[in-house]
Amino acid sequence: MNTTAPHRLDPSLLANLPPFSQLERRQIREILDAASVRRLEEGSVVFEEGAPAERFYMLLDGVLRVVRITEGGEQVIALHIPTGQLFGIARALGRDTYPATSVMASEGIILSWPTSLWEHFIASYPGFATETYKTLGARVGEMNARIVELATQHVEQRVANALLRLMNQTGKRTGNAIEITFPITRQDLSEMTGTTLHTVSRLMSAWEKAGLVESRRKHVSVLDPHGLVELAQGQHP
Amino acid sequence: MNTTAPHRLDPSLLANLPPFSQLERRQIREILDAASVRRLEEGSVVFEEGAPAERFYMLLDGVLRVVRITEGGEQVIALHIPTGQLFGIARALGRDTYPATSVMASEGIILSWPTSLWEHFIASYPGFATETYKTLGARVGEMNARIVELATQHVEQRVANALLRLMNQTGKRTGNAIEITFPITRQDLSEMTGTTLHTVSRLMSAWEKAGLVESRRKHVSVLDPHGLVELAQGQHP
DNA sequence: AGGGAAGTTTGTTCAAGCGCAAAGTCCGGA
DNA sequence: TCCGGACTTTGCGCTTGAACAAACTTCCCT
Repeated sequence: MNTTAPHRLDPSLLANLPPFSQLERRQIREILDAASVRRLEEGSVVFEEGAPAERFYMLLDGVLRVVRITEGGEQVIALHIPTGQLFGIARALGRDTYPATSVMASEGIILSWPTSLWEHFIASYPGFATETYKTLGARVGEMNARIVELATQHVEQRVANALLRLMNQTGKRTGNAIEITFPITRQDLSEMTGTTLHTVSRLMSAWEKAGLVESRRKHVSVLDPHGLVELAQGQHP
Repeated sequence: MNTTAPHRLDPSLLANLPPFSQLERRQIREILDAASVRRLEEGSVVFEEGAPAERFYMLLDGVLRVVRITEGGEQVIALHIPTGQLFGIARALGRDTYPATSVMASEGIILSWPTSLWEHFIASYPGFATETYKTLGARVGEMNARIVELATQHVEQRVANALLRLMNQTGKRTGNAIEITFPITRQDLSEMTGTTLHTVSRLMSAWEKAGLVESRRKHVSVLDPHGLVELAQGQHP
């Protein structure tokens, strides 16, 4: 299952990513040589909540979805991780088990290393620790924002915010629209916002009619980000 | 404003707290000598969201409330921090500004150090970093749980969960009840659960009638934790 | 090209819980 | 001891959005 490095990976893959950007070529070489590479399909599970944290990962291509399941069997999408970030770094928070399940939201490529190397990375590569904790900080900030959202905002605002967040993380200009670059269903959006796919569908239809977004099956583009921001702020109830 | 150490603090104050528990007496002495002490009233603001993170803190006594304010001016209680934890450690996540406001939920005592000492603490005191990141990990776990809660549960379940969480963090046996050891209003509970004080009041009245809880003004005791757990799981809708 | 699965739309019904309003109760301070 | 403010309770109407139901569309596989 672990398709290890075909031969040798191009160092430039890592050289621009924050946790590695301050390292010398030689060090990046070491890091790559220790890594396993896997190409994964949309929907592949990378690891499950509660499993022993045996490896940590870097998302080289694609988008990852961090998911939790309630006792009632409902899914909640806690977070999306964009290309170029570390994930599964339970070790950084002193855990020995993964706190959530990770699933590929699109096809993509991941690198991974055994957790036993974590301490080594932290100790040997200057800037690695700092950058890692910065990422973590950003993630905590995002979680906080979501708590506030869920606690105070209406469904319409929450869905608008979810779209904006995805747009900022993975959006790409396409003509005059900004396209969310990985497959996303109404169901997904509902699991990000704590509502039902029905409600999301209704909202999206209305927004499409109003010229704010454009959507095909499993695909969403934002036409009018500013309009969405206004909705997110409850401007036009 | 910074009531510095009256004379010298008793080292045993810190010796049992996780981040310091593995240190030698001499090291704890150093740490205490570098600290400022303040005794704070209920309601005192320790620091505000967005302010430069000039110091980091240890809550020696009392309970702290981490609060965020929405653009609309509504408060959301993101977290309660129990006695004996570090807080305001923006530095640990590579931030140079506090991500939320901290307010004393009861009167209490805090120690603090200038942020410039953070790197020194991490580097000089073995176990300090690990323990800190463990705490952070637990906090992330709690935030995650709240996101799932807010996204999937009904108001009744959320309020029950909030009470249970407070009970576990700060509860003390009093007769056959478990009392939440700091002042808490219906308003507070509503700000923890994303609802209104009215709804919380109704729920509490019902629970009191059912013998699950007992409450005086600004005080809550849990009589039947197991019953609350059932409510939290939606057993009795 | 046909069939089926996955995803989406839309309608209808209905209850949870919010907004608003008002009164009651407890507490500390003058 | 009385007053005023802070906290709590309760009632009522109404909106939001969930639940249920069913049809439709798109995509993929054979």
